[in-house]
Order: sequence, then structure tokens, then C-alpha cells
Amino acid sequence: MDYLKSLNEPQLDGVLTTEGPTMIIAGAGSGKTRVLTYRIAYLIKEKGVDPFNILALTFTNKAAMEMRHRIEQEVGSDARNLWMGTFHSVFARILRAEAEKLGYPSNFTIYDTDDSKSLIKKIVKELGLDDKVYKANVVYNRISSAKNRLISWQEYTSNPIYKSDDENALKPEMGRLYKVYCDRCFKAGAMDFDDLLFNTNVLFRDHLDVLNKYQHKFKYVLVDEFQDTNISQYLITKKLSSVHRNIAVVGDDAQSIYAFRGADIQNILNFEKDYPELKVVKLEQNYRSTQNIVNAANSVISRNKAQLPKNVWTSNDQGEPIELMRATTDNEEGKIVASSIFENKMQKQLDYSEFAVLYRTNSQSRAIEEALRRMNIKYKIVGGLSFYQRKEIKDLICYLRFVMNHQDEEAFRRIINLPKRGIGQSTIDKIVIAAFDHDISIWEVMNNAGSFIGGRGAEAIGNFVALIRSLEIDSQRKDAFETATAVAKNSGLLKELYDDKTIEGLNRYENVQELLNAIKEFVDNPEVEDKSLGAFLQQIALITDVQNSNEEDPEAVTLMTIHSAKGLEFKYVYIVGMEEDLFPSQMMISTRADLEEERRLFYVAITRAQQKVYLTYALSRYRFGRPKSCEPSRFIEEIDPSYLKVNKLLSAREPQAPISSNFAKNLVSSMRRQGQQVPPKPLHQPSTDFVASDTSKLSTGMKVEHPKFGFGKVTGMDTDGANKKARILFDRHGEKVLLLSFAKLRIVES
DNA sequence: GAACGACCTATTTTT
DNA sequence: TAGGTCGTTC
Repeated sequence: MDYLKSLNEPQLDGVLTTEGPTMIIAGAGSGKTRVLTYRIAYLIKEKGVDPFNILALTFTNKAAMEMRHRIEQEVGSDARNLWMGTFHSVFARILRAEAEKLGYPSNFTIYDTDDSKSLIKKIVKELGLDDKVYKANVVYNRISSAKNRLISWQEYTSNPIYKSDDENALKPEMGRLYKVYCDRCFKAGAMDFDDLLFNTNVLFRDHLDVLNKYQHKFKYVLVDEFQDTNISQYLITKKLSSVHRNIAVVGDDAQSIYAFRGADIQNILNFEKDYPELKVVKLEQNYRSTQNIVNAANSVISRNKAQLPKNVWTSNDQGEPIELMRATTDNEEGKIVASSIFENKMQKQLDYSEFAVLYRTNSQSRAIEEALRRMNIKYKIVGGLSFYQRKEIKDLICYLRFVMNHQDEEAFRRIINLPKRGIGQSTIDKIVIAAFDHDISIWEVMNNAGSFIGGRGAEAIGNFVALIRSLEIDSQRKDAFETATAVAKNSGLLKELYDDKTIEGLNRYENVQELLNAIKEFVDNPEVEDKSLGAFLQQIALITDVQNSNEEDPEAVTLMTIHSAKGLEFKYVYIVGMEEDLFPSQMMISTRADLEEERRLFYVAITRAQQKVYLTYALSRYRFGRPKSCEPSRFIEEIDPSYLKVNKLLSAREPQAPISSNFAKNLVSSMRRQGQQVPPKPLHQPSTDFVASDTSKLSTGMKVEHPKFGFGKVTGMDTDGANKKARILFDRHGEKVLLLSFAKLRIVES
């Protein structure tokens, strides 16, 4: 029990209170993961609980992997039998075992967001609706939020409230879209991410024998990041733990930042009502940050009304105050941040990996990236396009999906003519229409292509069907790696990429090889029992994040949104774009009136830092193409001034621009009153490397450099209103990207 | 199917 | 401003 000695009293309480409902409120940096892992280790080692009877749920793959790793360190290979993973992966596993009860094939496909949206786009088109009114994004979000609240399409279409909501929003056909979308997914033998939870609820509601089985199996249920659960997830855990009632939830209401996708902070605020005998443990000691950081964070979050009472404190050093820096423009903000990072690294002898720059929106990364690049500081961006979203990867995966599930419509559309085999849009339309007319599946139509389609199309389809058939037979005899290799080779995908000798083509070929390597690793992993292609597909369908631990670079600064920073920590944290309407986001406040969630987001951002926080804002920022003058964020004012310092060393000279904001004026006068030295405004220096190019100087064939995309080639010109834009081809993740740009280019070669 | 011109749109994000 | 998309033309 040595491992328990390092814990403080409440942490120990959190570990030892194994029986009955427990809620662990874990402040930022309070050792939450530690308590969770030790709790599981304690159950297994000291209480002799079979790992098979423990269910531990997390939100992200990263969190699940980290916890599994740490538990393995404590309890060894026993941990293998733990039921631990993300909500989606655990319930996908259960659904796969019980799929037939819901009318799904056990090898059902999991649609990712791209699949779902492209299906919605098609449905909108097929129903003859206006795709500007029914935007795929909006429809998807509406359906998703209904599913997350466990509102089926039947309920949705019959409830007058939703109907009048949609009518008021001038989207009266939303219910119909919801229904058709569900029908199509079902026919395709596919579940989207939300279905994995929705259908688990259906399964447990309609099949009490199944519920009963899992209720008795899972004697101990643990939920991490509980503040992020939605209703659907909450009800599943509630049902599962209703027999043994050993449910432990761990979370921090102050860090609930996912309401926009259905997370309900009420789950954590009302947990006590569902479990009157609830034991509440509060982890309030912060081990991560300095006193200044903890206190500043507290002073901000205490303004929220909806929260559980707690007092986060630390016995760490007082540390340096939070430092506020002002820039005149967004580009200058980047420069200030870059040079501050450089100075700190040199003075304190730190690695660049100990710095993070956090922003509210992804678009803010541009200015920071440019500045870092100019100073030759390496950086990595978290988020963005993941490996599995790259075209060539998704192509191959869709092949694999279709081999496993011939009903998978999205996969079918993607691969039917890839590589080109003479099956054009008209043939595809014929297939889909025939399937619809005869109420049979697309696969059945293709199997009888002669009678439904005829002609040359039928022959091409016949070859395709034969290919898929032979691959299917392979998949029944061989493991995932052998099957995938056969698919890549026999489909002609690999050859097509191999024949492409351009740099991008080589890249794509390597990416496909990398995917095959990943499958090989999966097959060779002794812990994996089921080495079939289906098992592999199930696993990767739920991996969506880019985080690749072997890509760790100690010499790179991390750039990311605040959302993706959750759960991480850095010595130095720069929070940029501290401007009203940007952070807090104007949209968030005007459409959802949710200032409190924005404040929690700010809280999350500050509490990532171990040693020091910098806040920066610009007086002017490009937004939607136009420079816009900005007010400093209200969150700056909300920090107790005793933990805040205004930087004095930004520049030696007074700038020309007048102080434009009242807040800045007030700040300056209050500093003068307190006898502090007022910082001079920073000097604006126009960039010399990348100048806004006069498009008349550009012409087809020129090689240009873009600060973000690197080198590209001008392929032509484009008229956009009164402007001329250059059309430039860049290579991004192996995909060609056409950029229509008329600024920030450097001519490399005419 | 590339090239061209015209037009539209614009959070946060895990699974 | 950056970026996408779509119909028309060659």
C-alpha cells in the first residue's frame, strides 16, 4: 500500500471510499488522475475486485490511454481485463455484441462527422430543399443535440414544440431530415457518434435482460471529467450502476466547457439529488501552479453563479504575477509573444516544449505562427486535420469499411470509382435510384447490375463486385493486416499512389504505408485478441485526435485552442487575444447568453500554467477581412489586481496611435494614481518579409511563398468583385489546396 | 477536366 | 482576408 502514502487526506478519502455513490470534486491541478488510478488499483489489489467487474469511462482516447498506462504500472497485467475506455468505445463494444437486438448488423459501420455531414448534404439535395437554409452543419448539430438529449426522430416529429421552434427558425423540414437521416444510417448499417450513446440507451430501455447482465457485471463504475457528460451519457451510467450503486464520478464544475455540444453542467450540480446517500470528496489543494496563478484563477471563477462551493489553494511559491501585454495589432501581438518566449527560454534555460500559446479560435494561430517562424522558433499546432481525415487514408479505410459492410453508403460513394474504373455519376445515380425504387440495398442492385443498369456500366460494376467479394473472402480467413494489404494492392489504390512521383504523391504513398504499419502493430500486439479487420476498424473509427506521442519534440512550442488544452499543463502559458467579443466570444454571449461558460474557459486557460501566465491583447485585429478596433476583455478586469502586473518593457518609444479604449485609459490613470510606471505603448513595425502583394505583379507560373502554407505555384488569376486574386496551388497534408490570395506573398521565382 | 469568373461565408470540438 | 464552391467555357 506504499503507493497510498503519497496522497493527502482528501485524495486518500477519494481512493478509499469505494462503496456507494461518490462524487469527487477535483479542482484544477489537484491530482485527479492520480486519485482515479489509485482508486482502481486499490479496488483490484486490496479489495480483490476482479478487473472484469470494473468500468472506467473517460471522454478522450488520450485520457483513457494515460489512465490505462498508469494503472498498469500499479497493478501490472491484471489491468488488461479492465473495462476502460471512452464512452463511445466502451458502448460501441457492447452494441457490437448486442447489435442484432436492435436490428443492426454486428459489423455496423461507425460514421464520423464527415460521413454524417456528407450524408445530410445529399439528403437535403434529394429532398429538393435549399442547402443554404439547411446547411449540413446546422442540420447535423440540431440532430446531434436531439440525440444527445435522447429525443428520437419519432418524438421530434410529433412534438409541437420542436415543430414550432423549427418553423420560427424557418426550417420546418428539420424533423423530416432527422427521420430520413436516421433511416439512411440504419439502412447503411451505420451508427454515427451520437447513435453509439443513443442506441445504448435504447438497448438498455428495451432489453432488460441485457441491462441486467451489464448491471451485475459492472460492480464498480467510474466516470472521469463528469462535468462534460451529456444527458445520454449520464443516464447510461445511472442505469448501469443502479444495482450495486458503486458509482464514482470525478470532475470539476469550474472546467465544464463543452455545453455547446450537449454537456450539461446540471449533471454535476444535481448529482446529489439522484443519490441522497452521496459522499462528496473535495480535492482543493492545487499542486500545479503558483499562488498567484491559483488566486487569480479563483478571483475570476468566483464571479460565476452556477458552481459548487470549493476553495482551491496551494502551498506552492507565490510566484510571479500574471503579466498583461498590449499590442497595437494582431501581428505585433505575435511578435511580442515570440520574443517573450525567446527571452524566457534563454534566461531561464527552458525547453521550448515548456511553453504554450493558447487562443480562443483557431484562426488566431496565423499571426503567432508567422512571428515564431520569423524568429526560427519551432512550434507544433495541436488540432486541425487528423491523420485519419487525410484523403488517401480515408479512401483506404472506406475500402476496408465497405469490404466489411456492403451497406455502408458513404464508403460506397467514396470508393466506387476510385481508382477510376469507368463508373461515373450517372451510373451511380442509376444504382441509387434502382435501390430506392425496388426498396433493396445498393449492394443487391450491384449484384444484379445487368438487369438494373445494363451496358458498359454493368460490366464495370461487375468487376467491382467481384473485387469486393474476393476481398471479403480474404477478410474471413486472414487477419486485419493481410486483408488491408490485399485491399490496398488489389483495389489499385496503392499502385495509383506509387505511380504518382510528385512530392505530394510520395507523401501520400508513405501515409498509406504508415496506415498499414499501424494495422501491423495492431495485429502484432499480444494484448489484442481479435485481430480481424472488423476489430481494427472499430478501434480506429473512434480515434479522431492527432496526438501522436512519438511526435514529441522537446524543442517545439505548443499552439492550440483553449479547448484542446484541457488536461494539459505547461510552465509558461500565453493566452492571446484577450479582447472583448473575441474572448469572451461575441457569438457565445449573443446566441447562448453563456458568459459563464466563457469564464470557465478562461479559468481552464489560466490553470494550465505551472509558473507564469501572460495575457496579451491587441488594439486592432483583422476580423472577417477588416481591421477592427478592440477593447480589452472583461476577464482582465475580473482578475484581482493584486495578482496582475502590466508589462513595462514592450518598447522604448511612444507609438503614434492614440489609446482607443476606455479600459486602457482607466488602467493607465489608475496605475499613475498608484505611483506605478506606465508602460509605453509598443511600436508598430510593418513586416518586411511578406508584403501585401500587388496582384498585378503576379502571373501564372510564378513560384511564391506564403507565410503559412509555404511554397506554391500561381496557376491563374481570379476576379473577386473589384479585386484580383491569385490562384495558388499548395500542398497540405498530401492534398492539393487552392488558395485565392492577394496578400502576404513573397515572389520566389517568376 | 482545367481554367475562369462569380458568389458566398465566416466559433469553440471530442467521439 | 482567406477560403470554398459552383456553373460555364474551352
